[in-house]
Amino acid sequence: MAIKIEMLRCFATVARTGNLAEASVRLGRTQSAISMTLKQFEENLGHRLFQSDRKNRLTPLGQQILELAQAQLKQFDYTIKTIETCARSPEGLIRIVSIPSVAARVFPSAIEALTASNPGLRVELRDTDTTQVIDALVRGQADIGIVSGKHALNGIRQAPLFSDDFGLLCAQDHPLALQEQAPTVRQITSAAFIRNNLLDLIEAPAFQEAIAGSKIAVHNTMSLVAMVRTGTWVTVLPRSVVRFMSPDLAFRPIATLPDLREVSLLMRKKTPFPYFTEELWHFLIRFDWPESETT
Amino acid sequence: MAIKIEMLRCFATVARTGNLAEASVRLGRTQSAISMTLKQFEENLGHRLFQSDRKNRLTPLGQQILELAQAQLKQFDYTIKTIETCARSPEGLIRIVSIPSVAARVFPSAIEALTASNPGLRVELRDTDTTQVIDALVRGQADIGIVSGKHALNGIRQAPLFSDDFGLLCAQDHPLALQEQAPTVRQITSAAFIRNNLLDLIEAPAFQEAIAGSKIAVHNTMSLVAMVRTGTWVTVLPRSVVRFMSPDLAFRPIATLPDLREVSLLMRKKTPFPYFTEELWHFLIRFDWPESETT
DNA sequence: CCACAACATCAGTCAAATTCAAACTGCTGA
DNA sequence: TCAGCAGTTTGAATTTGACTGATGTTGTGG
Repeated sequence: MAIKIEMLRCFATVARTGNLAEASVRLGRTQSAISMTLKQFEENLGHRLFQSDRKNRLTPLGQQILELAQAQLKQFDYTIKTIETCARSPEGLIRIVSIPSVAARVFPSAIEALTASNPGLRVELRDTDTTQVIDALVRGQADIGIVSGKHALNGIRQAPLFSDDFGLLCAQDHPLALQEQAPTVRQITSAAFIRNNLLDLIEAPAFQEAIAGSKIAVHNTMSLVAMVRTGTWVTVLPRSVVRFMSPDLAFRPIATLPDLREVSLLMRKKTPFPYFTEELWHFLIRFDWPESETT
Repeated sequence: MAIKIEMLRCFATVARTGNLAEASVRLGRTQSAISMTLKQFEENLGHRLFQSDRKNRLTPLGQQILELAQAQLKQFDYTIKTIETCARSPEGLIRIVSIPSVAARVFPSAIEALTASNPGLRVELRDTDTTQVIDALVRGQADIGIVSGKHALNGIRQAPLFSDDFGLLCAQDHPLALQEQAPTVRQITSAAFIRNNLLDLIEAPAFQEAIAGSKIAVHNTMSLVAMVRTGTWVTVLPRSVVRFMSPDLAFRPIATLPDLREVSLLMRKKTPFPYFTEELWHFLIRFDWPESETT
């Protein structure tokens, strides 16, 4: 008999729980059913997947196959969910992924516009980091996405949206906010400087070197802003992130830091509802993005 | 009943063949079995997938679901194949994807070295273009890959291998091969110039503009070289591609063309056989890559 | 070495998938 | 308009194979 998805699910569950009894509960089968399915799977492959009858230790082969099986199951379950969502959304479905800063900036109005003209349309919005966004698009788990940087990908259309300059973020009464001239990289890094993961987008080696010494890194923008708000700490962020996160803080361009964060729009060429995706694409392209003011 | 992979397969086959009879032959079932499975699938979703009983016209929903189903089936079948290959390769398995020029250059010796020290190791090598290579890595269909350009991807390690300069490729007795000075972009494009898809890697706008007018494009390197060998045509290629493809032709650096083709090594952080992948990684990093001679 | 916990095996049961045959449907051409 | 046909659905019988509950086996800790 051919390998079936239920075998993979059975194997994966047993491998993760470490015993048949627990797995049988999770799968809603009896222990003997699990045992037999597993045996079938092993016979099919011609190798043992567990080191002993006690299912708490995988063979090397078992480990490799577990990885493959888990990835496949995740993918399969996701596809089924999507198919069902499609079926329950006769008017259309559009799946958006975006980096958080931009998601908060544009999607409230974008989704409003889209659903206003298409009342039955169903929208799913998720926000994560750039690499995850690209993953979702490549895997066909999303139709349209917004990322940092430029990316050429197979079967995916790309267009630039806007550029952001990086600047210092600090409290309004912080010395670096009050001084006349634009703060320098040196001044910033010698203050109580917090690193964050958006800084990876700055390529200038001098800057990367300067921030390498900083002791603190905060990768969640909310927490980051909260810390800066105390007045003690400072950080560097793209202008558009600052705009919507913290109007009450000071944002200052940095002397001699030419780097920009480029934000791009990506769209799968094959999507369930090309019409809506296209409409959203144009909405986003024409959106009134912030100009980067590198003065 | 839940949606099963066999339902997807059934639906996809019927949708593609356009009738039950043909689909039933392909799936090795009777017509009525197919009919019932399909009916079950439609009942499950609560919508019709075909416009009429004649299965030659999908509903819009049917089309969307066909896309999803086909992608899922492809992925599933691939995973099963990989699992089986894993099982049949108890000593290890390593899946390589690469752009063709580099594949031909390094993998004969790389694979030899690898299998010499690990006799039972099974190796699968595939060569396609950069975007496909990245796809395969992201989807977990390959462990290690070689691409043009630099790429930052989730769960994938990256390292630069070497840089290539682009140059003119022509017959040894072609006027451009015989003239004293390095040929210019203008000279090249006013000759019988053939475009090719590797030229997309050259960013210099002046160059892109110059080649836009060329009438002929050949995207297969073998055919490209064959045409140049006639003596009539010329083209531009990266040095390392020329090296192994056509030692009998003339390769000349081009005046004022600073662009380089960067070639990078990519490797999934999670692979079935980390040890071998690591070994190959180091072999490739230490390999005696050609120096780019931009004289 | 015993007792127990965990898994394997077995034969019967049951549900679902499949088949074969027959009835239906919608289209085409006279 | 209607017979004929190609293709699909339906229904009853059958096969398949997955599941269960009971029982046998194995390995492990005390």
